[in-house]
Amino acid sequence: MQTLRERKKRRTRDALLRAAVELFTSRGYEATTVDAIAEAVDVSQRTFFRYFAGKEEAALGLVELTVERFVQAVRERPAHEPPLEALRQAVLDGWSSINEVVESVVPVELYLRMYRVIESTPVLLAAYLRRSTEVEETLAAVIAEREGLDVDADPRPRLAVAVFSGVMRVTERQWVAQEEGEFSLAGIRALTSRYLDQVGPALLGDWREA
Amino acid sequence: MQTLRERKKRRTRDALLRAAVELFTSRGYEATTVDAIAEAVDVSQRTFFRYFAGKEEAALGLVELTVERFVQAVRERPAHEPPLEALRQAVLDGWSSINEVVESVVPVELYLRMYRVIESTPVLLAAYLRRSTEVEETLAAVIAEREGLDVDADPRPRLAVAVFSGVMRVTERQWVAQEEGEFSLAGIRALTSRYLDQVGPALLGDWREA
DNA sequence: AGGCTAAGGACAGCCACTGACAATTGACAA
DNA sequence: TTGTCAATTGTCAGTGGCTGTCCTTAGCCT
Repeated sequence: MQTLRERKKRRTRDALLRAAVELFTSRGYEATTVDAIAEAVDVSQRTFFRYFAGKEEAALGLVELTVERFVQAVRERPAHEPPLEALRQAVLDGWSSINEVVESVVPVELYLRMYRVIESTPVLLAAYLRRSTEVEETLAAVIAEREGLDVDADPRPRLAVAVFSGVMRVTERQWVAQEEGEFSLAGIRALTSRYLDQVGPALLGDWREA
Repeated sequence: MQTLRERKKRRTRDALLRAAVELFTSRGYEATTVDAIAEAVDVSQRTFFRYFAGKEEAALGLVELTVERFVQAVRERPAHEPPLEALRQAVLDGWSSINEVVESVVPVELYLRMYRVIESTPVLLAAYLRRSTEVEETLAAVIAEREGLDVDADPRPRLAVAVFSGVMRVTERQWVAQEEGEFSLAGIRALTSRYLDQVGPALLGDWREA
């Protein structure tokens, strides 16, 4: 077991993250001041900034949890799987196990609602997309290693990951735009599979005969 | 000919954009205050914000010029070209004709340097990526219309554009990372073609026999 | 128990951005 | 030409995100 100090720090951070997510999802991101978040946890504004580099980081904190998990899942995929297959399975598994990752901080429902806040808040969406490109870079390295290639010599790892990520973006975008019914974990998994299956057809020359 | 007022406005905007780009590329984005830009043009800070929604918008002003041109180029591609071919040609043509679009505001050299500033400044990169997704949405609509499809019924237009954009991102990223020699208009055109040609191979299952 | 160090609070200040109001200046008709 | 109207700009005050500094508090460890 950790020391008291460490436990306290973890609790403060979780409390800040939870308060931030609750305020963002209820009042909106822009309408929530950092002061309000700090006040909700009863710490000074300065303390908030000691735990999060900025308001954005608190808003993307939940996503970050799942991102790390996803990258790890890709690493652990069986070596015989082709790159795109490994990515596909890792994503699908990731969506299935979100519960375990997120639940300790906030209920999954809030996680989903936070996704919509991100997508509908320009500055958050921007930050999210930038973070995604960082993840792409990491994934490209992982894929390259799996295939025994040099990322900087062979463009295929980066290209494959970029294509995959592009499809994931389209998927998420369509997902959050859906009605309450389809906006669920089952919904995103179904969409993911459907869209990945459509990549091949989408790249063929003539769409009219597909 | 336009009225004196309109000409004055245009001149003020161009001057602000020019001053912004010059300061961003020489001192860096974060190190440049809006006050400094306004002062360089001898207008009040308030006036700057009347022309640009924020510092970001001024930084992306040059890119915006070329984006509009690119979308237009896609629209004007011959109808018989398959989607990806139309996009490819439009991009390549776009890089060729940048001179004409940009030169009226700043020398092309500054345009290229600004690209590097964007790529190396987190908040700018984020804003750029978000803008790119907006462009993707527009392109998807254009492509869908070319093919006589409904964007919301058929996922292929969005997927094709997303894949294409993903490849463009990787291309740009590699491009700005290059040495001064390859960091040129000829360089980006060559990279673009090369990477687009590698998409097919990158999506195949087994890379070892390609 | 007491010294050491990590964590938090208080305070001051910078900068991006906005609303409101007043002053200026071009447009346009009498 | 001149007077009126409207668009453009400047000034000022204020908000909110974020940072540096300094001091206090509180867990840690001998």
